[in-house]
Amino acid sequence: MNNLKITKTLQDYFFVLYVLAELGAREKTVKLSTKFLAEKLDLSQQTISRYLISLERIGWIRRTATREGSFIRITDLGDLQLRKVRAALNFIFERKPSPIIIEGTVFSGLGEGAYYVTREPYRKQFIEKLGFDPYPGTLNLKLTSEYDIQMRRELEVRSGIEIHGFSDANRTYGPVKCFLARVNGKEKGAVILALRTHYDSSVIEVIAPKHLRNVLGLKDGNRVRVEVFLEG
Amino acid sequence: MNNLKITKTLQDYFFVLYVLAELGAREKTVKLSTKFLAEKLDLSQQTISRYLISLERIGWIRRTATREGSFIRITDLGDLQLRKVRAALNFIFERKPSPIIIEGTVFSGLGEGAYYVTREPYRKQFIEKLGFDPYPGTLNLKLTSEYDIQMRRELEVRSGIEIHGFSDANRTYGPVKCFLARVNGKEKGAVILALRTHYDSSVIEVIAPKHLRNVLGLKDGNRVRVEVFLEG
DNA sequence: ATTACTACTTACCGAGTAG
DNA sequence: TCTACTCGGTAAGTAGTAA
Repeated sequence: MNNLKITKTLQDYFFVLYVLAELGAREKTVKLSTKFLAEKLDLSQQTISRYLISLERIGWIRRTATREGSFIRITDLGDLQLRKVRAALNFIFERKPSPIIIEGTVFSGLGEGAYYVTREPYRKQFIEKLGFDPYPGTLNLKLTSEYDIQMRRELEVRSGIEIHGFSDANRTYGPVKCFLARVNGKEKGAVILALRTHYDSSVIEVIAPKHLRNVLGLKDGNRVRVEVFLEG
Repeated sequence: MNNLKITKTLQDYFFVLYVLAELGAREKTVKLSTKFLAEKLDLSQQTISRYLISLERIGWIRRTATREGSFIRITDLGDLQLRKVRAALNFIFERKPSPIIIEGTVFSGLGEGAYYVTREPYRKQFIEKLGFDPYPGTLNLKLTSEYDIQMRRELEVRSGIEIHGFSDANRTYGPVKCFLARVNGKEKGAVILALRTHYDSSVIEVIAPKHLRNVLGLKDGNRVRVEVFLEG
């Protein structure tokens, strides 16, 4: 589970608890002085003293304060706090990234998408690298909000799935990159970005095995939601 | 490595960074409002605003603030902070517990240690569970400091390696528990505690495969340092 | 809606110190 | 030495508000 409730208490005492754990107070009673802890945490001896009193009051540590120093042991409850943070951090680092959501409005291009998509060297790579034979044509989406444009910029920076350029007798076709995507929560497809040339940054083009306009019943002006997968 | 340097900065901003990471800002630019973050962290919108400005200044996040909201991405440096805390926590939870150190002063008992240790049912269990055949005799240590007595109490609470009691024709021998230990940093041995009966809480008894007094050159009054292993 | 400034308040920290 | 109290200054958090 992901959901770590971040209370004020946790924010205040987490690192004190951490230092105690580092000193072995999870496993056994450790002896230390408030001055020592203060140096470790870059705080004053007095502040640590207050912290320890509070930590004991909320039941995260058990403690005996003597003239010789403080004997401290982290309780099960305190240990649980550390475990929670650890689990939450591990979860964040191990989960797979959530997709980028981009929304845009359907509009008709000049029909040149169909031409490019059907060039055989491109098509072969789409099949091989994306896992589908694209419908001859692209779905053009106009991005309007600041958010969507920012997300599209994000894609420009990413590596994605690279489709190499090539040349035929007449001209050169530039390299392109793709991101697998899901359209309107249902249809598999891919967002496709020209690499070198400077397309309009407020537009994205989507290819898919099916004819998206038909299968999703889309008309110009309809809003479409695209989930763009950054990996896989 | 264990050593996490806990700076003020880390203490101040760790949980903000955590929440951002939870929202996916490690992998992509995320959009959010200061108000939203404020609720997550139980702070005011204004405070979050200041935090984000600071986080950007120290280079832990990159950010674009617009009327629509804030676009935030954690930088490599920010990611490193999270990784450090994660690694430190994982280390603490995965390392094997460090031994308890108890120091005491050698004194002569009444010699009854030798009698108990050589009772065959005890001896068989020592060999089986501790991995050595104990020298017939115990090394008695008197604990003086508050610290050492506290540590001995700690042992009383622990489970340790249990040696079962038994009866012969004449009497009953109670159960005992042991902790593997190292004496004066060199000699293998075990601390031995009677389970039910109430021994003097300021004394520990050590058994070992060798005659510790001889091999360590100990006389009454010498100080001895015992590392007590809690597991294994 | 937002962000983030200024002004204000508060609660927190640490110096001094007792036990 | 230690811990932990009182207390005053101030840094940190928030309310109001502009953009």
